Order: sequence, then C-alpha cells, then structure tokens
Amino acid sequence: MVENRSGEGAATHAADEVRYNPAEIEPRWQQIWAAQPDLYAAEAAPKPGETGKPKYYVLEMLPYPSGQLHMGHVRNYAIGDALARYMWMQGYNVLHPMGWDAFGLPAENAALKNNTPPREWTLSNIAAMKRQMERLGLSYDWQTEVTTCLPEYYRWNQWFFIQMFNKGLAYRRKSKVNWCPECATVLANEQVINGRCWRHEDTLVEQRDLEQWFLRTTNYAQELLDGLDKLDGWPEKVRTMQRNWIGRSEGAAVEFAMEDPATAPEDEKHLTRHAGTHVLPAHDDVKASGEKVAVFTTRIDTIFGATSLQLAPGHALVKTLTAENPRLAKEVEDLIEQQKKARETGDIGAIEKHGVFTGRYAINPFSNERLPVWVANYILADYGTGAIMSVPAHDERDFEFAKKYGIEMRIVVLPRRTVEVETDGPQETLLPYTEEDSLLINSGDFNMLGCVEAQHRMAAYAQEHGFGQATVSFRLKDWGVSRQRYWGTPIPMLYCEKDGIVPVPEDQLPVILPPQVEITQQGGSPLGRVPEFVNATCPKCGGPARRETDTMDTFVDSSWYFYRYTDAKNSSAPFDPAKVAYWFPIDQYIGGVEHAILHLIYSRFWTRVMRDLGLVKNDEPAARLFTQGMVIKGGAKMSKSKGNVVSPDDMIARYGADATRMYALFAAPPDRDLDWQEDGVAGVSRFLGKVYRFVMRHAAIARGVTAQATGSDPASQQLLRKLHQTIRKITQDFGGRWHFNTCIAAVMEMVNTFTAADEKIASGEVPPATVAVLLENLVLLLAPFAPYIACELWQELGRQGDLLRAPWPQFDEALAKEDELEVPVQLNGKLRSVVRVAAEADQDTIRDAALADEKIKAAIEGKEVVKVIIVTGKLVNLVVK
RNA sequence: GCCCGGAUGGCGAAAUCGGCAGACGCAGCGGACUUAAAAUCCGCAGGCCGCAAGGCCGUGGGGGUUCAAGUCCCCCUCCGGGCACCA
Repeated sequence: MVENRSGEGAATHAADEVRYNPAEIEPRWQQIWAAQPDLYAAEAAPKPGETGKPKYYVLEMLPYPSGQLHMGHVRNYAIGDALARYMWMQGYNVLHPMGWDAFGLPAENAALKNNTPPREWTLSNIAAMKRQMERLGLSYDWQTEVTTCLPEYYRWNQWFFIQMFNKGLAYRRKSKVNWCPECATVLANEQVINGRCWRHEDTLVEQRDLEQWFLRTTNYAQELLDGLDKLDGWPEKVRTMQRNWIGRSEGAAVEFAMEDPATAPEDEKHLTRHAGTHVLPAHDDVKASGEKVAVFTTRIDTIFGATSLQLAPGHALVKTLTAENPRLAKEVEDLIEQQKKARETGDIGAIEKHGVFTGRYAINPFSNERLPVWVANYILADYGTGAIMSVPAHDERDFEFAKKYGIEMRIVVLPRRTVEVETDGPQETLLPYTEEDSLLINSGDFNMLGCVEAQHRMAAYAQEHGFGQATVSFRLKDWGVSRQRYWGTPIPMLYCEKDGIVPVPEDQLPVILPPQVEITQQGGSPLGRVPEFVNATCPKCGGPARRETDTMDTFVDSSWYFYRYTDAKNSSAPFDPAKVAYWFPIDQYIGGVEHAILHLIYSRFWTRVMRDLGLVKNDEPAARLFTQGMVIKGGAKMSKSKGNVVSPDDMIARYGADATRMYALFAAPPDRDLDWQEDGVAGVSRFLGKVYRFVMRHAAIARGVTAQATGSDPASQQLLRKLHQTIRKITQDFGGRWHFNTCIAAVMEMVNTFTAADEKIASGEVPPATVAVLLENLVLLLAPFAPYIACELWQELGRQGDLLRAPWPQFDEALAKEDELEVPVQLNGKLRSVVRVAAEADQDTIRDAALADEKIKAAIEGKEVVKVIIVTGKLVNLVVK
C-alpha cells in the first residue's frame, strides 16, 4: 500500500506510484489478442429451432488502401469499435468486419511513379494499414476480411454482371461520356463535380462518344425513391440528398408533328428567320412531314401558351435538319460549343441563353397552331426527351429566352382572383407567372379549370388521341460502369464476329486480371495492349472472339462487399443466402457523409437486384446509417497541401492508442466536425493515467472481493450514487444520442468523485466490497472507449474471463437517486438563492423552504408575492411586485 | 436562387422536454511536493463594477411569446454542406 497520509490529499503518494505507460501496456495486449484469432469472431447463426443471442451487425465503411490511416478513419473506427464492444457486453452476437476497397486509380498512378506493380503496391498498403488498425486495438474479425482486388472477390462482381446481363439489367450502348483527361477514363455522372473530376479538382471533364456498359439503375428509380420513406434509421439529410439525386418529376410527354415544309404557304417561304418568333395559325394545306418531336413537360396545362418548340443541340432531329442546311449547321455548332463549355466550367446555370430558328414548324396537337421550332443551348439532350415546348408566359427560362428573341408570349394561366373578377389590368407585369394555384384561360375546352385538374384532363386527352400521356421523368441515369483502366474487375464479356456479345461462361470465371501489364499514360484500356488477354474463343461457336478490355467502376466492388463478410471464404457462390438472411440488414452502418449519394445509392440498387435474383430477402442493405463529421485542424480539412495533417502513428507513439481513440470521441459529438487539438489528446492521456493510478492504488482491496455490496454507509451511498448515475447516462446514450463526448465527460466526473474519496478508501472507511464494485464498474464503463487500459486493469483487479464478454453493468434507479435536491429560487426569473430539500418534498414543502430562506426573505421584504411557480425538482420562481 | 446544418468563455465543448448558462477537458493563474525540474496533487477562473457583501451585463444581431428563452415564433447577418437552366 502506498503512503497516503498527507493533509493535501493524494499529494505524497505520487512519487513512488506506478506510472501509466501505454507504450508498454498496449503492445503487450495487442500480442495477447493477436494470439486469439477467434476473439472477435461472431457465432454462427442458430440452427432452426434454436434460439441464439440476438445478432448485431455493425459496419464501418471499408477504406481505400492508400497506405496510411488518417484521422477521419480513426474517428470512424473509434465510433464503430465502441459500439461493437458495447453490444458484445450487452450480450449480442456481433459481426464486426473490415476489408479493403482495393481496386482503383491510385495504384496505377503509383505504378507509373515508382514502377511498382499495382497488386504489390496495394497489398503492401493493406498490410501497413492493417498493422495500424491492430495497433489501434480495433475489434475486427480478420477471418472475414474482404479484399476487393483479389480474384476470390472480384469473380463475383463478374458473376453478378453476367446475371444482370442475362436479365437485361446490364447493356451496352454508345453514349456521350464524361472523360477525365487526368484519369484517362470515363467517369459516372456522380463522379463529376461542377464539371470537374471528383479526384482532380482542377481538371475539367470532357465529353466523348464511347461504347459503354450500363447498369439499369433507372429500372429501380421509383423503388429507390419510395424506399427512402421507410429508412427512418438514416439521417434526414442523406435521404434528402438521395431524393434530389433521383429527381423524380411528374408530367406528361406530348408529341408534336413536324409540318411538311412543302405545305407551308407560298408567302411564308420568303420570310426571314424572324418568322420564327410567332405562332402561326393552321392553314388548310398543313400536312405533317412524318417527323415527330416528343417533349416532356410538367406543365401540360400551359400548352395553349406554347409559342415555340426548343430542341437540345444534341437532339436527333437537329442532326437531320442541319444535314440539309449548312447555315443552320454552323449555328448549331456554336450552341453545342457553348453548352460544352458551360458544362465543363460548371456554370451551366449561368450561361447566356442562345438559340436559332430552324425555319421549320411543328403542330400543337391541342390548338392545331404552327409553332416555330428552335434549337437552344439551354435545353439538355439527356433529360426528359431533349426537347421542350416553350411557354414564355409561364416559365422563367422560356420567358428570358423569349424576351431576348422577341418570341410571342401568351397568357393562359392567371390567379383565380384575377380571372374571377375579370380584370383587364396590365397582366404582363405578372410575367412570368408560374403559380399552379390558378385558373386556365385562352385554352379552348379547358378554360376555367384549375391547373392541377387541367394537367390530369389534358394528359388523358392526349392519351385518348394518341399523341401523349402522363409520364414520370427521373434525373437519375443508368449507371455507366465501363472504365478504360487496368486496375479493376475485368468485364466478363466476349465479342464474337458471328455471335456478337457473349458472356464468359460462369465455369470460366474469374476472368483473371493479367498480372504483368505495362501501365502507360496513353489513352484507352491497358488490357487492350495484352494480346493473350484480348484473344479468346467464343464459347458458342468456338471461333475467335475478342475479350472486353474495359474494367468495372470500383463502386461495383463496394456495392455488395458487406454481404461477402457474412461468408467471406465461399468459393462456390458470392455468399450463402441463409447466412445473409441471418445477418441482414446491417444494424448500424457508419461512415462519412461524402458517400451519401454515390456508394449508398449503388448499394441500395445492388441489394434490390440481388433480391430480384432471389439471393437476399431484404430490400435495404442497412437499417441504420450514421454519418460522422469530418476531422479538421485549425478550421480546415486536413490535407497535405495545407500541411495540417496529423498522423495517427504520431499520436499513438506519443499518447497511446487508447488516448488517441478516446480523444476522437471526446472532442466533439460524433456527428459534428471535430477540431483536432493535440493538447486535448494529452488531456485524455492524463485522465487515463489518473484512472490507472487510482485503480492500481486500490486494486489490492478489490482483488478477491466479489461481494455485491450496496453499502448503506454514507460514503458508499454517495459513491455508488455517482456510479449508477454514470452507468445510466452511458447506457442511455449508447441506445440513443451517441454523444460519447458527454459519456466520457461523465466518466471523468465520476473518477473525480472517486479520487476525492481516496483517503476514505485507503483508510477502510469505504468498505472493501464497495471499493470492489467501484473499481470493477469503472473498468467496465471504460471498456468500449479504451480497450487496452480496460483489459490491463481488469486483470489487475483479478477478474477472470474476457472483458469483451463481461456483462455491461446494470444501473439501479434506487441507488442513482439523490436524496436531497438543491432547488434554485428565482425572483422574477432571476436567481437569488438556492435551498436544499428532500428529493421527494411536495410543492408546499418546497414553497415553505423557499420563503423561509434568509436571502429571499430579505429580498421580498415589503413586496407582494403575486405568484409562486414551483417546478418539482427543478426550481421555484417567485413573482413579486 | 432553393434545401439542410451551424454560430455559446482565451480554445474544444455541455445544457436530452422552456426551468441554476458554461458540466467535462485544454490553455492560463495561484499554491503544495522537489535542491531544481518533470510528474502529481489542491485551489481560482464568462465580462464589467466593488476591499467585500453584492450588483449589473452576457449564448451572432433585432423584435416577440412566457412567471421563465441558448432552447419556441418572426426578421436579419455570417460560416459550412448539398442541389441548381432537370422543362
């Protein structure tokens, strides 16, 4: 026992006390854990009829193996690890896996730079990061590790691809694609941010025409949208972002017949292009040319106000029209150029509207009028039908365009009030008028209908007459998955002269990525330069075939990796559906908000595809999602260019893994950004030292004592009360808010209370049984946040068994309850005094105590108490005059 | 432009349901221990006035509701994120 007699508290025993030395404790436990490969292994699903423990699948997003963990990772994993350990202690069967998102461009860049093969580079990075994770003491079951760049994994990407191909969900078409010159590959729309590459913020994305493989995400657009309503375990922010991304809009498609130019009236044929600024009435000879233009509109109710059609420069009909009109071709060329430029610079919203009249007319199927057909740079070829009816009076963009070119405006919708009193005021000042809570005018048989009703009726009318119908348009596109890269999953397709596109037979999977491929900066797929890879045999006819040389987008890998964890070594299927049925959905998924749309929409899509293949029963991959905040330093995101990167290795070397992890939880609530301050880590480390010394000082008392003591002596009562209040707080937080910062603060407070009783503990005034309870529970409460020190102290207390499976402490409301309360007393809302009353005191007692208080008595002297407000257990407010 | 967050001491933050603003920690100051330092321990600590008792002010700004507002309502400023010619 250490000398502890000083009147100055614990001052004197410090000198000869054991020091907290994480550099010694942590590697030792790391070895002990490493020697038990099953330590973090989940139990198998119970057999039918058996009732096992409840399952809990906690998952953190798998990292890209860059070679170095950064603080964002540490924070992400500290959250997941605390939760996993807590759930273990709560008696759950926990699946807590980790893997590597191991394909991707940086490996090729590294190959170029250091002449290291991508595979070697990647695998050595994985080894390095795995060491860091182990050093952090994270509770992953490495027996379920998934590495996406290994054939054992990516063969199932290929297998899924073939299943999708067979179901028509994977298809090939030529399309304009986003091309990043830096990556020398195609990017999905999702990977283009303000016209720039998501990996290269300074690189403008170009448009190229290429044959590409697509997955039909649009088949699931509606379901992906509807599913969001049920995902109440996901942050509203993420759901909103996905809703915006899917971008559903209801409207109608309407076909406009093109007028045969030969039937235009004689006198019109000499008109200049400005003829195109006015709607012309139908004439007897009007005849359709056979060409049709479909437009998509959300405001079919305004169709009588349409005064032109506007085509996207890339619209199919524009090609026909320009073929016979060189002057037009030249002008359209300019429009395309403007649009391209705007898209590349990301200023699509700010581009100056330009357009050109084609000289042709289309016939409005509702009014039979002839509308001039234009080509305009503000119309997008890849949304809706690539053509619109322009209603300048009721659409801001059309209004702006029409004003510029002097195109006619026609008011067909007005506020109810205006229509009902038939005012003839200057209605033009209203324009553009876009409200839908309005009535139709100048719209033939549809006059006086409300907009919304008119939309339904007019769509029905269009359908009846065969030139349109109500329809829904989505912003979400099919997922382009082809990449002209080496380091990815080969797309398992063959091209045969005779049989066309043929999938690689399943028994020939995986299509192995050839190991020795020269990586160069020239464009096109590196695999195309490997004849042994390209040249294959057609499985149908046995003749020569050419292998697809593109690889898959790496978001394919991460779309289903978490299913593989449940059955990582399966060599005959991606996974055993029974295992997935047991573990899914993921109970808690944790990662950065930056994946709110890309990864998380693709994953939701993939899950539905697997469901429709009969492999899984769940619709959604994850029941709950948590998005943690960024780690910043000095107000800015950590980045090499800013030079404010803090290395986890440094922190661990200086303060230990426990302190580093715990600081990541302590410095801010997990959903908010965290400002990394090294002094704060030192503070947490000091706290752990205090805990360590406190437990070591009294461990001898606790060792061997197993009493359940609930000590009735005053000292025990006070200490146990604090203990049970703390258990209650942390237990409730794990089940709800996840404010681990205040959980750790609560443990600090508790330890402060305990150390203040140091002498009473040493002297025996606090019974040994109480001491044992305090120390044991302190260690248990620390276990999810600081596993090393917790295990060390658990052993020092002589406790048997694995701390990971030790039951989480139960709180006892009776013990947590205060028997006396301090009740603030306010006068007119201002604090004037505090009185102590019994916890169960009734309102009268509290009032009397307040009025009897000396300070209060003095303050209300000569005044009238108008009202007394008593909030039981909270405060008293006296309203005085 | 639209939609979400956020703004609280010197700093990170707390206040979960409208009820003592600033828990916990960092940095700081004073003290103990020490030949000295480190480590540790004890104490002080929102601002202003005051020897003190105490008083006044205070949660980005302005208004409001209430016995009582960081918290609810209206208006505004700044910061961060998402979407943005999507017909």
